[in-house]
Parts: sequence; structure tokens; C-alpha cells
Amino acid sequence: MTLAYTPTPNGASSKIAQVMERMGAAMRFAKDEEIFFQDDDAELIYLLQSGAARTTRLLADGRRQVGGFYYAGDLVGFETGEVHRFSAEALTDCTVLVLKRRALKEFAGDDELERAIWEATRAELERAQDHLLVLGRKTACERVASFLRGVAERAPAERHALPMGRQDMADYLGLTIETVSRMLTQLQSSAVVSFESARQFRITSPQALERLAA
Amino acid sequence: MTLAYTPTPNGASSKIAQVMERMGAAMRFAKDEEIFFQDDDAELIYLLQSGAARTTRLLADGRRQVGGFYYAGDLVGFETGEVHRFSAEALTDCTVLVLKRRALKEFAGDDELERAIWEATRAELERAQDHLLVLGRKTACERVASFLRGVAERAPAERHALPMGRQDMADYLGLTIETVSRMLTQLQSSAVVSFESARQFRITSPQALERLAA
DNA sequence: CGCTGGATTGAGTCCGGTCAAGCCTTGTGG
DNA sequence: CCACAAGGCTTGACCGGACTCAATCCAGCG
Repeated sequence: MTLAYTPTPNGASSKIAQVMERMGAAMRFAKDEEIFFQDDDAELIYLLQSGAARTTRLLADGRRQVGGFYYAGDLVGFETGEVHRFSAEALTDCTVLVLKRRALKEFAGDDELERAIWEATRAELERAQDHLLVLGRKTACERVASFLRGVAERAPAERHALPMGRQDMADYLGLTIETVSRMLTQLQSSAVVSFESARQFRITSPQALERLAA
Repeated sequence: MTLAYTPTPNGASSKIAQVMERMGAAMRFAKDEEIFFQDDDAELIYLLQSGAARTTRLLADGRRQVGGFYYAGDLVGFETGEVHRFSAEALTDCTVLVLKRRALKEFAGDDELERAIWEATRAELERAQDHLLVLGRKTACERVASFLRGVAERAPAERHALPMGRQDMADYLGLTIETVSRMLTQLQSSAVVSFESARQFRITSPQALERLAA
């Protein structure tokens, strides 16, 4: 049972997924449970099978930066050096395949696998670079619009669910929850998106959203 | 299995440097000249031999994000996919070794080279992730302090030169030139650093700088 | 039902941006 | 060697967008 292609940012190539499925151990994490910690030795790699997760980084005084959100099919924590630079936490209950890095390395001679690892690292780098532009040069409204567009891009559905709360969005976008909330209501009142509940929306005007995401 | 430590952010492992030196073509770029353009096909990889460069990304309305600064020994533009996601420009006159990606791929069977490429990509990712925290969660003063610390970390010298202008710093830090300038004078009047000219400084109080960089 | 925690809304503040002078360095030509 | 111009940097006054603090609101759930 190979995973189908996933359009998600860090979708595991089928090759990595194959190895994980053959050799990985299944684990479950409850909502808000830590999957791994910042500064821990990075001995394991994780493949999300269901649910969603976030990576976070803390400053000494408690300020938090969310590095990214991960969904079923995504690899988490593999693109690191000896030590994790982020923590990872379950956003919802989720099931994960876990494999020792060491085990993956045993396939090191396998060109296809090597390439898949590099490509996945590169994809993660592109995510980070896109994120840089958002944090460095976009306004609050543009950030929130970019975020919603990003969520929507993951799947061509009519309605989109937000597995994360406002605080997670805020820490991802470099804003406060209040500002995120205000921008969301503003986008709604200008008929760009429409929220059916706090965690579920549909896009009313894709062009307007695209334009605002800049 | 870990590569030797290189003090530069994206320092080419000796292995990649070896291949570049054997097979690369030497080129020169004048100050402010473009090395490659955003959205161009990424056919070539570049090894800076002397001088410094920046990578930049533009928004439609002209807002600019500087992705990073590169110095002698750094690889530029190799960690990309088919197309460059940033432009690269010479910060000063510089000399560069250029090699076709294709040529590097001919060594694809070479494990050491594969590993070096991955490590270099990973190093670039770590840079980007550190940068995310700065842009997402730090104040203007902390950003400037982080930046100066970063410059200083590259070499354990008494005095440090800044090859980039205020606008480049500002676009790197997600600030305006005025704010950068103000923070620099503020850091100077609180005796954290001391500028001998606009482009040259020394650190008066390393502890204070470290604390401010947060 | 009421409780609880997340989300929204409002009022006021402040950090960093904007606009506008001025200053200082560098380089060029007389 | 000096005068001047040009560009980069600094400084000041003011403004505004995002933050802070605080009060609701609301949905989910016991």
C-alpha cells in the first residue's frame, strides 16, 4: 500500500514512504502532544499518516514561531542535522510512522532514495523561503490572505477546514491572535472568504484572495 | 560522518569545492551586477571565490526581500529546483567559479558528493529557519543586533566590515533604512557596538549584543 | 442548562513607517 | 588640492498599522 501522490508541501516521495511503510513503527499522538522536542537528538524521522502537526520554536521569553503545518503524507523532522531545531506537536490526534534515521541510511547506496531525501529537503527549503517573504515584507492582511490561499491550495475542495487555532496561525504569521481575527472578519466582510464556523471557510472570490495575497 | 565545520553559512564542503575548481569556469561580476535572475532556468551553480553577494526576491509592487548574504567560499544557487527562486547580485566586485549542474550530476554515484550536496542544502535550510524566527518574532532592535552578531560570527576579528548598504540590511531584516539606521545609532549610544565608519564596526560589549539578539 | 476556553470586538498605545531635511563621504573635475 | 556634486546615511516630526489590555461573545460539552 503505497501512499498516493500528495500535493502537500512536504509530501513524502513514494520512495521514502515505501521504506517507512516497510520498516517504520506505528505510533499515535494525542492532540497537543509533543512528537519531538527542540534540541533533542534527531534519531527518528516521522511520516504523518493521519491528522495534522505543527513545528514550533521558542524564544527564551516565550515568544513562539510556528515553522509550518504538516498533514497526512508529510514527512516531519527528517531534514535536520544531529539535533532538532524545532519542536513538533500534534495539532489533532494523529497516527505516525516512525523510523530510525540510521535505518534509512542503510539504503544510502540507493540513488533513488538519496535523491528523494534531497528533493524533500529542497521542498522544505522552498517552503521556508516563501515564508520569509511573507514575514519580511507583507502586511497583516496579506499574510492572512496568503495563509488562507495556502490552505486552500492543498486540496481543491469547496470548503476548507483549519486544523489549527488562531494562536497557531498568529505564531505562524508573526502576528497576534487579535490581528488575525480582525483580518479574518475584514476578509469576510469584503466578501473574499466566508466562515461557516471558526475552523471552516470557503473562498467567495478567488481572484480577490489571489490579489490580496500579493 | 559529519563534515568538517565551516565557519561560513553555506561554506562549500571541500568535496564540492574540489569539483568546482577542477571543472568550473572563472567569471567576474562587477558591483551590483546580476549573477542570475529569479525565474531563470537554474542551469549553473556558483562558487564565490572573492567578494560578496546577496540573493533577493521581489514582490510585484517593488517590495524586496533579501534572502541572504554570501561570501568567499560560499555556494550560491545550487540548492534550487529547475528554476531560480531568487535573484543573486554582486554586493562588491567578485570572482566566481561557475559549473553546469549537469556536470555535477555526472558524479552522482559519488556518495561523498551526494552527501555534501545534501548537507549544503540542509545548511541553507537552517539559515532560512533562523531567519524566520528573526522576521516573525523579533523587534527592530533585536533584528539589528542579531544581524550584527551574525556578521561578527563569520570571523573572530576585532573589526568587522559590512559589504552591504543600509537598504540591503533593511530588506534582509524586514525593516526600513531609517529604522536600521536608528537602531544602529541606538546600539552605539548604549555602548554595545562602535562604528568607525558606516561600513565598519567593532563590538564593545559582546554580552550586551548577545542579550539583545535574544 | 451553566461552564470553559477559544474567538471576536473595542479603546487606547506604541513601535516602526513615512516624508522631509540635513549631513557626511566619496569621487570627479577644475 | 580644493570645489562641488551625488549618493548614502542620519536625524527629526508626524502618522498609522499592529499590539496591548480588557470586555464580551459564542460553541462545544458536561
